[in-house]
Amino acid sequence: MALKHILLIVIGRRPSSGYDIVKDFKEVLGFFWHAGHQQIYRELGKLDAHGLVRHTTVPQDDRPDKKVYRITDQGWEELRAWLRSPTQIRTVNDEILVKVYAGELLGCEALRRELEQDRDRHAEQLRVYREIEATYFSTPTDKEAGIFDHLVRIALRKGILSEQAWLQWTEESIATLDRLEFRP
Amino acid sequence: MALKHILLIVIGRRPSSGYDIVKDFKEVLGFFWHAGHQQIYRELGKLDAHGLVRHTTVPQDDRPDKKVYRITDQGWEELRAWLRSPTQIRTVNDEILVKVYAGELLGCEALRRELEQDRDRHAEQLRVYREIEATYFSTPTDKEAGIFDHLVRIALRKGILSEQAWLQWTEESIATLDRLEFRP
DNA sequence: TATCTCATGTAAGTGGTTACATGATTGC
DNA sequence: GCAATCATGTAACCACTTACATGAGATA
Repeated sequence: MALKHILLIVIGRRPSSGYDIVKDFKEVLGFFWHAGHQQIYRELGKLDAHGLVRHTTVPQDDRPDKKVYRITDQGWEELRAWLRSPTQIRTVNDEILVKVYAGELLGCEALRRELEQDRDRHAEQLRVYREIEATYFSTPTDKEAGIFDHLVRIALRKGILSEQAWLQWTEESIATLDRLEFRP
Repeated sequence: MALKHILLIVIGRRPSSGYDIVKDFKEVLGFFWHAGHQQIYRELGKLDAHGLVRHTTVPQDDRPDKKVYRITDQGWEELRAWLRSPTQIRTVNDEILVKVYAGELLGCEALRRELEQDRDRHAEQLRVYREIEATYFSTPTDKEAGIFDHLVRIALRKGILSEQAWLQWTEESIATLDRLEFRP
C-alpha cells in the first residue's frame, strides 16, 4: 500500500512528471523504496482517476510532451491519514533461506557456493553504500545540512547495517557448513 | 516463485496434506518462508494441475477426509532445475523507511514514535528468536544433531542477526532525531 | 456454551514483474 | 552508425492479502 503514498509525498513536495519520479527512484528515493517505471505510470493513472492527483499536459520543444502531476486536497488528506495509520511490518521470504532449507538436497558444496555468491553480492552493496556515505555525508555533524539530508542519511544507515548483518550471517553460515560436510 | 518450490521440497521429503503443510509453516518452516493457508491450498491445486504432485484422498474416522500429496518425477525435475538456477535477491521496500522519507511532513515527535514502535517490535522478535535458540539449540556443537537441525539453526541465526541490526538502526535513528528537533 | 482443532476451499482485490511497444533527439 | 536519454504507456502474468464459507469433533 506504500507506493501510492510515496507518489503523493513526492508530488506533494514538488509537481512532477512520471519520468521525473522514475529518475527519483533511481537516485536517493531508491534508498527508501524500489519501483519500476511500469508500476509508477500505472499507479499515477490510478491516483489521477481517484482524484488524489491531477495532471496537466505540458508541451515541450524538441521533446515529447509530458504530464505534470499535482497533488489535490483529497490527496493531502489521504496522505495525512496514511501517515497517522500503523506501519506494516514485512515478512521474511528470502530465496536463499529456501535453498538453506533444501540443504540436504543441494549438498554441502552447492549450498556453500550459493552462500558465497550471496556474500559477494551483499559485500558489493555494502561497499556502494559506504562509498555514498563517504561522498555525500563526509561531515556527519554538519550543521548546514537540511532535515532532508539527515533523513536520507538515516535511510542509508539502514542499508549499511542490514548489509553488514547479511554479510556476517553468510560468513558465519559458510563456516558452519565447513564444519559439517554432508553430501546430497 | 519460491512457494511452489518450498511445497515440492516439503512434499518430496514426506507426503503431506495441505493442512500438514499449513502447520509446518506455523513452526520451523516459518523461519524460512511465510505463507497463509489460502496461498498454500491454491498453489497445491496448481502443482497438481501441472502434474508436479498428485493427490490421493484419504478418508479418516471422526475427521474430515484429507488429500495427501506426493511428488512426481516431473516435480523432482522441476525442483532440481530450480535449485540449480540463480537465487533471486529481495528488494528493500519497508514502510518505516517511507515514513522516514516523509519525516518533514510527520514531524520529529511523530517520527520518533514510529521508530520507537518499530524498535519494540523488533526487540520482541529478537527475544523470541533467542528464546528458541536457547531452548532448542542449547548445545551448539552437538554432534548428535542431524543436518536438518543445523540448517534450521542457520536460518534462525539469520533472524537473530537481522533483528539485531534493525534494533541498532532504530536506536541510532532515534538518537539522531533527538539531536535534530524539527517541526512539521 | 464457547472456543479450538481438523480440513478444505472460493472470490475479489492489490501489488509487483516481465515483456512488448513507440519515436524523436543527443552524444560518442 | 549505435547507444543513451527523454517520455509514455499496454498486456499478461505471478504473488500475496483479506474476507467469506462450511462443518464435525474435542476440550474447557
